[in-house]
Amino acid sequence: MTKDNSTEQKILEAAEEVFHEKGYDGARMQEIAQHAGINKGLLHYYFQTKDKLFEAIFSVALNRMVSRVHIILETEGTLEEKIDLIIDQYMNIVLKNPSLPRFVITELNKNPDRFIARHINKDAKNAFSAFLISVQKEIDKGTIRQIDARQLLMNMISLIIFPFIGRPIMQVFFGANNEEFKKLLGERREHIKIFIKNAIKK
Amino acid sequence: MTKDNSTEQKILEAAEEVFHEKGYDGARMQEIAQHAGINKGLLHYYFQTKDKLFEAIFSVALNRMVSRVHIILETEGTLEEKIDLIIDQYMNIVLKNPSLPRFVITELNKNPDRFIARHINKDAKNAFSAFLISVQKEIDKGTIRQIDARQLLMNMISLIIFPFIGRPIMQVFFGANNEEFKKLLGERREHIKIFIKNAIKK
DNA sequence: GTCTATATCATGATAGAC
DNA sequence: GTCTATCATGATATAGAC
Repeated sequence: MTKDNSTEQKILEAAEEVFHEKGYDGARMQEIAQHAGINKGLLHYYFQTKDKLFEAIFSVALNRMVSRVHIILETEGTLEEKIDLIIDQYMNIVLKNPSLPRFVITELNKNPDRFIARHINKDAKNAFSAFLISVQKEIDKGTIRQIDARQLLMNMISLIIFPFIGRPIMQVFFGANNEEFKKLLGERREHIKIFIKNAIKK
Repeated sequence: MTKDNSTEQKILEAAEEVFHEKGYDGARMQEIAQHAGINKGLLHYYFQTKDKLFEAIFSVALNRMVSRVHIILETEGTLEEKIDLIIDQYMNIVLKNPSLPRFVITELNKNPDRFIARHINKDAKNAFSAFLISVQKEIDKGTIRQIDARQLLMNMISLIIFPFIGRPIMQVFFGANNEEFKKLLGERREHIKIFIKNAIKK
């Protein structure tokens, strides 16, 4: 590793932290520079504009949010195996990186067209097709009830991700508890698996 | 209505639109003034600071997100009735105001402590207690399986709200379709009711 | 109450020395 | 490559005329 590379790395780590925390509008180049232990001038030397730096961070984050799911959806296996895999692996990602979903979804909403187009590619379509076939197979076998595969996938993603985004609102609903919420999130992995399987079984 | 009131009203409507769309950091006083058909000076005459104007908008939004649910949770009735009521009424709110959940949750996440404390009151605790009792009653009767009431409530809220926040990411997963997504949202009300009831029944 | 003009400040970005 | 100093812009907020 050259020293260039090391500085660039520090910048990327600092930028990720600040952008994830504050979003594009709330992030300050000054703060990113501080976190990286350098000054603004150097920051602009590596990434000319805030926009370019943001793009670097955002594309990694978006990829982290979708690629794993795409791979799993296409994997050979029964529907039940796919469901368990998605829940396990996706939970791992968001537990390790709790601010990721909020960041990606907030920024995606601010500028949907800008990013969606480049990510709706053949991979996405193939992945979903594979999942749809798995679902239809089980319906035909009679092991699960008639259900729209898109709604099912949306339900799974909703149940996994929402608690990480909606945490403060859920705390309002429950009435306080901060420690308990963490415990709930930990128990949630198995809870969701059972919940979904019950919901679809015949 | 006096003329004062009318101008204040115009400001509030404009501010709601801009804040909901762009968030606190992205919103500009200039843009709010334009939308209201006035100038920045007058805007500051009514609401001295951006912060105060934001507070006025945000408190209404947060209230819209939680009060209805609190009321329903406390209403007399069976668990099934409560579930249907929450889904129906909450769906109505977000369908009428699709940007509401995104706005509230994004801002809440940026500054959790600032707002949560004042909303975790006796109402919240009573509401959730009432729901918890309803759930326990059904478990005791043997009509539903053993389940954590907090997880169940979180699941309901997740299934209702997430699609409105996570729409762009779901479009990536599905591979495009914009019109279809609206159709999915419309069909979702009944879908969720069935999904949840199947998930909890014994 | 409403407008125009202006003060003040913070931010993204650049220039230039080392 | 890295730093300091500075520019240019745009945003909140205020002052003052009408």
